[in-house]
Parts: sequence; C-alpha cells; structure tokens
Amino acid sequence: MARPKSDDKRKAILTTACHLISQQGLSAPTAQIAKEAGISSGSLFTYFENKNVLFNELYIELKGEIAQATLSSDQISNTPSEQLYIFWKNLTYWLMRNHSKTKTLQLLNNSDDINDTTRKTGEQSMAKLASLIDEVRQIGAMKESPLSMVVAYMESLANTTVDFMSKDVANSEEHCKTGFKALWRVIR
Amino acid sequence: MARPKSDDKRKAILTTACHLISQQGLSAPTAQIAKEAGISSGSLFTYFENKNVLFNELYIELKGEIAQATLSSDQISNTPSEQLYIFWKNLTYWLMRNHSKTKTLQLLNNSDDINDTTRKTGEQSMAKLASLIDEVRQIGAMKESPLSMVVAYMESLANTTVDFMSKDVANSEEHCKTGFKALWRVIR
DNA sequence: ATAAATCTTGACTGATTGCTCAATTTATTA
DNA sequence: TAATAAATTGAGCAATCAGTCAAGATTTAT
Repeated sequence: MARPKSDDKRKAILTTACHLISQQGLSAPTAQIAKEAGISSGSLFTYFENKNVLFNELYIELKGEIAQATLSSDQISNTPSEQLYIFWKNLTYWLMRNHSKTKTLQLLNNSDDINDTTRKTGEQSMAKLASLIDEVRQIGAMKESPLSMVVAYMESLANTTVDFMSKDVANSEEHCKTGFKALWRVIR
Repeated sequence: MARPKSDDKRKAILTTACHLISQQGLSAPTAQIAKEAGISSGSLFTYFENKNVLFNELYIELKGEIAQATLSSDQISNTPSEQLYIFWKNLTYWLMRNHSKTKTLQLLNNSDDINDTTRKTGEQSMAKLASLIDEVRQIGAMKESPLSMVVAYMESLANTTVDFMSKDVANSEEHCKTGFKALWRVIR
C-alpha cells in the first residue's frame, strides 16, 4: 500500500453524512457530503464503495457510539435495577442531545438499504444491554417472552420518550422519568 | 365544471402509490405510480398538485382507514378495558394483514414531507382511541402524564408488536397478547 | 532519488425524475 | 346539438444524482 487512506477523512465523511441526512433525508447527495467533508466528490468512493456501503457503515458507527456512550461506565457496585435506570437516563439524554444522529439512525433503521448483517452487528454492540434486561426481567411479567422483543419494546419506549423530551425540553426530566416508569412496568 | 374528476382514479392512484412505496420507498416514481394506476403520467397531477400533496393525502387516507377498521364496531355493552383489548387485537391484526399500508405509513411518518396540519388531521381520526385510553388510565400509573404521550406509547408498542407478529406468524397470537400485557402494565 | 502503488481531483456520463404543455378527448350545460 | 370547460395524453424539459475515469499529486519502500 503506497498511500494510506486518512482515517480523519473517513470520519469526516461519516460525520457530514449524518448531518446532511438528518436535514435532507437519505437522498442527501454524495457530492454534497464529500464537499462539506472537505474532499472531492470522487474521493468519497475510495472510502466507501457506493452509497449503500456508506449507509451500512454509518449505521454500525452510530450504534456503536450509542453503546459506548450509554453502557461504558463501570457499575459493578450497582444492582441491575440501578444499572438499568442509569442506562435509561444515559440513553434518553444522549439521544436528545445528539439529535442529528438520532434522526439519521431512525431513517436508516426504516430503510431497506440496511442489510441483515449490518443489523446484527448493530445488535451485538448492545449485547450488554440485552443481558441487563434479561437479568432484570427474571422476576417480572415478561420473563417468558422473547428477549429480543423486550429489548425492542425498550427501544420503542426510549425513542417515543425522547420525542417528548425534545418537544418539551422544560419538562424533559419528568418525561424521562415517566418513560422509565413505563419501561419498568413492562419488564418488571 | 365541464368534466368531473373520477373518484375511482383518485383511489387507484392512492392504492398504487401505497403498493409501490412499500416496495421502493418514498422515491417510487410518480410516472410508475400513474402507469400502474392505469392513467397517463401527466394526469396524476390533476388529482394531486405535486408529489408532496400526494404523500400528505395518502397519509390522511391511511390513518382514516386504520381508524375505521379498528374503532368502528359498536361496543356500548363492553367496559373500557374490554374495548381497549378489542381495539388492540383489531389494530395489531389489521397492521399485520395490511403490510404495505403499514410500511408506507411508517415511511411517511418518518418523513419531513408530512406537514403538521396533516399530522393533526391524522390524530383527529384516532380521537376515539385517545378518549378510551384516557378513561382506562384514570386509575393507572400514567394518569398524570400527557395523554398524547400515553397514546404515543401505545402506538410504539403496537408497531413493535406487529413486527414480531409478522416475523413469526406461527406465534402471532401469543405476541399479540404479550403486546397487550405490556400496554396494560404501562397504562394501568 | 527512483519506482511503485494508491490517493485525489473534478469534469463528465448515463440514467432518472418531477413536472409541463400543446393537442386531443370527453363530459356537462344550455 | 352546439358550446364550453375540464380531463387526458405522452413527448419532452430541466434538474439532479450516483458513480467513472484520466491526469496529476502524494506517500511508502527500495
């Protein structure tokens, strides 16, 4: 390899893509993404074979970022219930603060451009969350249901909660607690 | 008015648009919609000023259809709780059976092409549901929360439930009941 | 320093799309 | 039946976009 690709440029493409997609939707032009990322339109395709690949890698990147931002802190001393509440607050506030990432992820999630392999990779980065929920639900009403379904309920409730937190920032803390109350009653 | 528009053609456009959007996304070409609806490409624009208007009217149409399919039956003799369960079954099975309508509605819902007026019109057609939930939650954990938030939770849980019912049809009845259990625990 | 390999550039292409418009057909009214 | 107004048609326009490629620049290895 004579000349290496720049990791900064790769990240700049992903960051810019996220911004533009959150504003314009998935039809945001690759040429504009490249330009605002500070590279030429053709260069984008040395980093991502085509737009579909860009979408899939962006999806994985965002999922990983969420996992890191919400599941990284050491919580050995806390009970699973406390861990879940801390995670819930981390998640909802992160989603609220990072609006363009949240919006982009919603669009990608609903799109057929994201393939099954990518979706599974995304799930894997949230594995710690799944086992946490699995632990908490063992003495709850959802202990017989598929774990993936309970996790999906959690994600649904989180997204809906964040919608209300963002629309009504003054009461975001209350909405956040309301959301957790809903989650808790579902799984416990 | 010398020559009237055909209501059949209008409906054919909406039906075809729904089918194609569920397969190709919102970028489904107007020319293809028109062709498969049995009219010329130009004629579509006498029924809908532009593609954006088509999207908004389709959204309202689909929301109204759901309301009619799930809230129309006479239930005077049932308690609110029983009414809610009947509604839940109606809704989830309708969403599962009408996959292309469900998919299209999800895409439209996430799109900026749907304006606030349209969204409010859509809400209005589900007004009966909102008051039903309002009644049921009065002795529940969510009686202090915004009603619109509780309704939004219901919709989230329904969509997630239907995903699992569709992915695993053999156990759809069980998933449906699991979903209602989750809903019930949230609002009661 | 030279060669080799790869990145970078941006003009260009081929394909697609939403929408228009002049010509034509059709339904309504008097 | 004639006049009128509006629907219908489909070729075509202007704009847009994903992706290509030849020429030049840059980095690495020898």
